[in-house]
Amino acid sequence: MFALIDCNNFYVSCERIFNPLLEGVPVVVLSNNDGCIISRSNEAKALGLKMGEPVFKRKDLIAQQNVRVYSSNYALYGDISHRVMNTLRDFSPFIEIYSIDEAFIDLKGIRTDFTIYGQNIRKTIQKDIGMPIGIGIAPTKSLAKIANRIAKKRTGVFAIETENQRLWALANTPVEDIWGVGRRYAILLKKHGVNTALDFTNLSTDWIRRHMTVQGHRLKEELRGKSCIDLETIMPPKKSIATTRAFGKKLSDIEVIKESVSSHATTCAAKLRKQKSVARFVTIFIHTDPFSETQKYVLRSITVTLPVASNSDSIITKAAINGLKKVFIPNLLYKKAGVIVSEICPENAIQQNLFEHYDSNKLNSVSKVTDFLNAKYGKSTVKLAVQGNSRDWKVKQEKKSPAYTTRWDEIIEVRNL
DNA sequence: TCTGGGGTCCTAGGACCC
DNA sequence: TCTGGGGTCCTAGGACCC
Repeated sequence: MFALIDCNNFYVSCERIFNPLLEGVPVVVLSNNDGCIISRSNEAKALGLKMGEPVFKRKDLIAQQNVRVYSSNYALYGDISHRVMNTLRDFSPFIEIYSIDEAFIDLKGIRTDFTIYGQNIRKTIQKDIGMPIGIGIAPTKSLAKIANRIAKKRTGVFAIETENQRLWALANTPVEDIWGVGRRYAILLKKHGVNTALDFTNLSTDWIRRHMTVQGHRLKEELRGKSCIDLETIMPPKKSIATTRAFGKKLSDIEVIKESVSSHATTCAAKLRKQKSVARFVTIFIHTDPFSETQKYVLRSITVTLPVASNSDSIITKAAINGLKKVFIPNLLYKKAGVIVSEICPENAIQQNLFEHYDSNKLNSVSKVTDFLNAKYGKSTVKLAVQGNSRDWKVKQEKKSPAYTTRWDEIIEVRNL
């Protein structure tokens, strides 16, 4: 049996842990640049605020209903996520961290009644961390997802153990709420008279294969109770790593854009070092505002191949800047830039280049020292000169809560009133 | 004025190999 | 009249997830 643990309204719930005044009132958390609504409390959902909605379109409602608005605070959310995952490990050694706010665990060997066990997990996470969660329990991961959705509407825990429970759960799940059915498939399926998960399991395998590939087939089997998707307890290394940001304001000066691109490049290099990998491809892109009505949308990108795979700040950054120079067109107003590294392999298995020689030891020592200093004294304590000091490209974050758990100078204050 | 960021998997078709 | 069989690699595009 699998259990899917999912935090309720995760980012909003993180904000509430350190600010109890946010309980019971509408709260939303915004995406980077304070652009879109990406997390909503139940009260905010009830007001009709939608996931992914641009916040400026709803500012009247937000003001009128006194909705509390926060910029995203990933240092806080990442730390709370770790706490939740570590607590879950006490309940099962077999855990797959599926996303920042979700985990699957395997319940093999659990002798207690599953629902009672689930309630136990819920109470513990609530009491120890202050995070509300929902738990779905079922014989396959896809069914656990479905059970989780039902759990949230009820007492927080729901288990699919009998055939009747399975059929009931499927009949009460709209097809668009199935894990693996997105917008396109939902439209297609409804056109064929498939409205519930139960309808989906009654489709012919042949039809599903043809229209939804092998993944659709797997999904059907999972929903019928045959487990096809295993628990992945060890996280495979990433095959591509991206760092991309919209600018705080539109930019046309290549010197400023260079600062952002080199910062993204060093961030990618640091992420590579963290997973002990190197990359051979460095892709850089810039684009103008896709929503602009006055300027045509322009997207430019290029992929630079390194002679030898690397995770060094200076090598990745150099490649990214060279790429930027090639794709940059003057006199356009750019809105966003990004760096993506790919063709990733383990750092101890680098294919050397026959014609060019690198002293990689020297570069590795530099990286080790910068990683150490930046870990100890804070991000960007040491950086490349080309990253500059301009603030123009930095994201807008006007309503960020303190990094309560990860910075000494932002730690919560307790006063005796 | 104002619209996020970071990933994965699968398939079809073309180019190429022996 | 008439033209094999078996395979790999790469890319673009489409779908999905949080």
